Amino acid sequence: MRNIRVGIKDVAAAAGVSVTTVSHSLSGGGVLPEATRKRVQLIARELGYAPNRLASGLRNQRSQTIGFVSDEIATTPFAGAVVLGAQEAAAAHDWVLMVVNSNLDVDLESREIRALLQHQVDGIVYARMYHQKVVVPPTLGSIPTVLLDAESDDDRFTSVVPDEAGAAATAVEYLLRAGHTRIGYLANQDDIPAAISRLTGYRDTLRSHGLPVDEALISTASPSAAGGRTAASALLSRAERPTALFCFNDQMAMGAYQAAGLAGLSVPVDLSIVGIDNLEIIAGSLFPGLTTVALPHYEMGRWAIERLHAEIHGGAANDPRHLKLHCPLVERSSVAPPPITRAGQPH
Amino acid sequence: MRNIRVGIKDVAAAAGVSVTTVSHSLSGGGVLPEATRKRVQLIARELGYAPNRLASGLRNQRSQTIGFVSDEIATTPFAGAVVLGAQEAAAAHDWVLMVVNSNLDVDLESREIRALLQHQVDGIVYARMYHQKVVVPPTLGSIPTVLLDAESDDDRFTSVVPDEAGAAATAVEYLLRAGHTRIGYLANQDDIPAAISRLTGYRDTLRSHGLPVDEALISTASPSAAGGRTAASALLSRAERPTALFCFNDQMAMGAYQAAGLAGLSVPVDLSIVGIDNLEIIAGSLFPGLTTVALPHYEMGRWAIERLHAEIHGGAANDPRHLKLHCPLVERSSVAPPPITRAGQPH
DNA sequence: TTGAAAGCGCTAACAT
DNA sequence: ATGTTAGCGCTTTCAA
Repeated sequence: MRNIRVGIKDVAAAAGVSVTTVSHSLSGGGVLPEATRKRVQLIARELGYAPNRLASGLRNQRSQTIGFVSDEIATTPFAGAVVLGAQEAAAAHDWVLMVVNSNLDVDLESREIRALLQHQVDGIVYARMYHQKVVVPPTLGSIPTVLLDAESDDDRFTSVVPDEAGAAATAVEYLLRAGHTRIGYLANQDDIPAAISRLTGYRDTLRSHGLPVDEALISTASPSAAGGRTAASALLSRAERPTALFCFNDQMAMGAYQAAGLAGLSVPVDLSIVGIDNLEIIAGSLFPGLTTVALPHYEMGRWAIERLHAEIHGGAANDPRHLKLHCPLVERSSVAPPPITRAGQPH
Repeated sequence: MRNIRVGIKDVAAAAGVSVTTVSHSLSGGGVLPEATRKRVQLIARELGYAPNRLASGLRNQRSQTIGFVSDEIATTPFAGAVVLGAQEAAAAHDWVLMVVNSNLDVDLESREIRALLQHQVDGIVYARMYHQKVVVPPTLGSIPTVLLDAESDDDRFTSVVPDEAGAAATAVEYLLRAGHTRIGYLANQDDIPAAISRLTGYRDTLRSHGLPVDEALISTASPSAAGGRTAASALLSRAERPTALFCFNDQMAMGAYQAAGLAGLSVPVDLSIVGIDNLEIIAGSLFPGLTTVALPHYEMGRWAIERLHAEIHGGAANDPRHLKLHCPLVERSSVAPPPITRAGQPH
């Protein structure tokens, strides 16, 4: 239980061998008889020996440390999932994560990256919480870096993002399969890849199923509950209202529930709704539960680290440099067949 | 811009001085003429010199690194705020945070703590995402540690938690001030400090305002939207229904909104609701916006680090060892005066 | 006023 | 099969 400063030479002394033998015994280097190795390992354990990573890092030019740089970690409910994915994958490689946060402040960011670099991180995950284009700070050019939920024009950086168009297709196809043909889209007004790709995915999926794209069924707003409420209300007050709403994200979907309530429509009997995000706290809390397409936050974290590992330890040759992760559907209770009004037309 | 391995001796060579002089110039030690110091600093900057923290840490027995150990970081929407508070405070002290996550798995946790210790962290923040009692892993006894949103029987550890009873009092008093006298409570069924203190706070506040505590107005359930919905429905179906609901957290409050909708009651005209948490994504998304008491997540993160700093650099003498942080009210739109029915009685 | 050198704890090339 | 030792980059004591 003695954990006050037992170093490798204490172990060596206790075992009556040299530090080399101890080092080899513990890290599997050299060629020594199994017996010696076991004995040394035992003694090390008894003494509570734990290698000093500062020392080995200094010696090996490898800190076993990865920097995780993110924007608005505080305001994004799924930040935790991303960090967890990265952290668990890191632990599996005996790495530890140094988490740093630049709330989109370029100056702060560059200072934090400098700190990371001083700590000799072996690599960096440069993460965004919403899929977007980024310009990567130039200092990162000198160290293995992977972009998470972000893309750069600079092709030196590998990246991992959600398959946005695929997510939209999954949602729309699910609605199609339930029998809907008038499917509205609550779009995000922001000019970011997520918004563009999901809209494209929505249109393409309708078309590829032989359905017309009615632009009047697309309502654009800010990606919040309030935005969703407004956008959905506009759609629901039309003469030929949609029987289903696909929403840019779960928060807009929450707004759609509210709009439905205001319009005296009940979900999913009168109106089906599908979101994107699978924010447990929203999707699982809405009543009835929201069927939604999950964004692979945990997986992006995990994959970013795996990619970094491959890059650092070689063997990254045949990995894709830009990965789009699949987004699975999570069924809850917000989708039903369209209501039947006379002549099969919703009124 | 050369950032490939410029070490202190490169700077020394470039400046035509010894490494000692460089070290002194940069870290303010020794006594050298201001001119030399400035000159060396300039050259260091030009060369893009950045000290290797592994080396200085090894030499100083101080890694400038803090371990942040948390449970369910992934499933808790406010984890980000806690981490951010800690990270920003850490940066202010030129520390970097190593974030590690043990999803309540004791084995995993002890392995991660071991890793942190190997990296020679100068201190540890042992954080929980919900205020609870914890038994701190014994290894942490040997290193400065502060508990965040957690309390231990072991008094060696300092801690920071929200003032739960105060939060409840704030909520109830706000409702009282709006004119309510029949205030129900949606309680959390779990046996944790948060649940106990908030319930106590609710009761005490009513009593201290001369109001009776009607146990029939307390409805207990799981701290989720579904739990809140059930608990609220039970209360709202009583002959003498409460005119206001104080909820254990924002998720239960969301359930209360749903129950109100089911009962044909409108918020806040027919029913006032107050939550706890100030989960932006819930409180800001509900319609109308939820008035709630904010839990000081960011502040706990910040304070934990400050406490650690005091402990490590001395001068912690007159700081409180166990801090309860204030929880401020965040007004939105879910509270109004009670409805007037004949004889002033809600029906 | 400045510099040489020891040493933080570890690894590994080189001896023995 | 095992040990000696240099050196990772830095700080700091001690000497010049």
